[in-house]
Amino acid sequence: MRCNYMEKVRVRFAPSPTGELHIGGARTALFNWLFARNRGGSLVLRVDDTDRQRSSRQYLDSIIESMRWLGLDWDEGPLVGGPFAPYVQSERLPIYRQEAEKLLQKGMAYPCFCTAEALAEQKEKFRRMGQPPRYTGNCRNLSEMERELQKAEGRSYVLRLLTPGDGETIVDDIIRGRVSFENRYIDDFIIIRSDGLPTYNFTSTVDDHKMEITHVIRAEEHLSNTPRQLLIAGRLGYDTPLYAHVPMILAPDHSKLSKRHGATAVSEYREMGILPEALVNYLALLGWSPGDDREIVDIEEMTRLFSLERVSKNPAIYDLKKLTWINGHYLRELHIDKVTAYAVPFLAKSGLISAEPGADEEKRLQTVIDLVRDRVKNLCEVADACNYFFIDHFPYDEQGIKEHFQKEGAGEVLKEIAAALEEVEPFEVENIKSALKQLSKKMGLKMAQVNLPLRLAVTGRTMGPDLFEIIALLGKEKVTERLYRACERFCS
RNA sequence: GGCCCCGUAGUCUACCGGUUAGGACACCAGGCUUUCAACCUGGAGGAAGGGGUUCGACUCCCCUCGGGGUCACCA
Repeated sequence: MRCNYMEKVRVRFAPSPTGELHIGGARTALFNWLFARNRGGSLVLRVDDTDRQRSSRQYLDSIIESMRWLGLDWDEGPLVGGPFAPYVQSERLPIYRQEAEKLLQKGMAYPCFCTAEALAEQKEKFRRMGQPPRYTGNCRNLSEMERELQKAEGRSYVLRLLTPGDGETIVDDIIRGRVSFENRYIDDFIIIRSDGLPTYNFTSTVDDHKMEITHVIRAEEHLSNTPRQLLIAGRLGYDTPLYAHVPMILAPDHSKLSKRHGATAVSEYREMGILPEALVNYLALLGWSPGDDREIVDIEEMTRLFSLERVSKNPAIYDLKKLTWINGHYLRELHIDKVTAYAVPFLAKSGLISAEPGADEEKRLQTVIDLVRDRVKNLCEVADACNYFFIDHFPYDEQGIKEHFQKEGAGEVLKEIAAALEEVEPFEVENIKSALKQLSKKMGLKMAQVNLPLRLAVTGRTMGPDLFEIIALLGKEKVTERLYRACERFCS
């Protein structure tokens, strides 16, 4: 193991473009990013696309898009290049071939001609006998002549690593401490498939070495694979990086997070109106703790405070409730310019505004969003909560209609309110408020008896932001118009 | 099944041999208010079980139980 406390830290995030960036991957990326930034090191983005069937360019694009949205940039990798290019594994095949050749030369790897069917059959046999499935090393001791013969016959083959079969391999994990694995449980696994493409354990080991990675920070599901990688590294004479296996994120039913548990992709959260600041904050707290009682930590603060020693060992269960709470917090605490910018696509999608609002519209938009932001949980709700500022034909709350419009004298009250408001000049919050107070007094009604029907007539809802602010913003004309309209429609 | 990791309230966590076991989400009650939120105050709820070690264990060791991961020509 090399001593790397003096050298510059280099970490990597190596997603496989076989799906979108999910919550777990995003957190792994975040931890890598935080560690690199905290230590003034570099983050490498590497694309693990050796599964040619399932990998696609679209997924890569969406992963990149999600990382950008979260604010996680990388120093080397796709789009930015770097000294160890290429960063896409399917473009590094000659490198793996060369390393595999070295192993072959040293007799540390060998060709195996067993067919997939034969191996499956063998595995099934072991399973029936209640034994752990393993490769028995059929092709391990083939002579050079037999190998040549098989190849001459045109039989396809894979390359397997010659594993020691005894002794133990130690993973010195930063988060988990010393973990030892007995080598007798590790059989001769495949490093190059029959189509010539290398497997994950092999590419990962070769690239981590070639790219001079100092710390491998990844999900715990890779812990059991680490001794295999260490074995490869040992046979190739590589120094090995330090490892940190972060705990898994589990679904509420304690199983591995998957689509059936609802939203798992970062892009889905974006569409649900979650703010990137909130998702980053929530994800960071899932498995890492700043060491004190704070729950709201922005990314700069996290960067300052982050350390792998403070990452917990136990798996975390994913809980939307807390994310929702954090999102609400950022929604009302972030600068209004920022929230407005985030909200625009949502309002546009709902058909309330154009996708590129002009300066005047933008100003009004800010005022409106500022009014509704502290009573909603996400950007979709922002769009919904302020519809009446932009359209006249909004729906009315059914229950509200029954309670406030369809009872004796309701129409009269609405007309009185309209008449009173018509007199208000200038049409500003304080004036509106006192005019309505006077009216309620005159009619012998409680404030609520005036406000509730008024709110319903003007917004279609029984709840919402400060009524007087809404009225002032809407303007006299619209307000009185809506009052009369409600009267005609519901109070006949 | 073998191997590996993990085990503080429903959930995320603090503590790293001596605390009335702290905070947050969620939950319940109250307050504030023109409504609903937000916000404030209060409340209920926790060391998986059993053995050790120790003057003293949530904390260290062992066993049991529980959860997860892995054992692919997926990553």
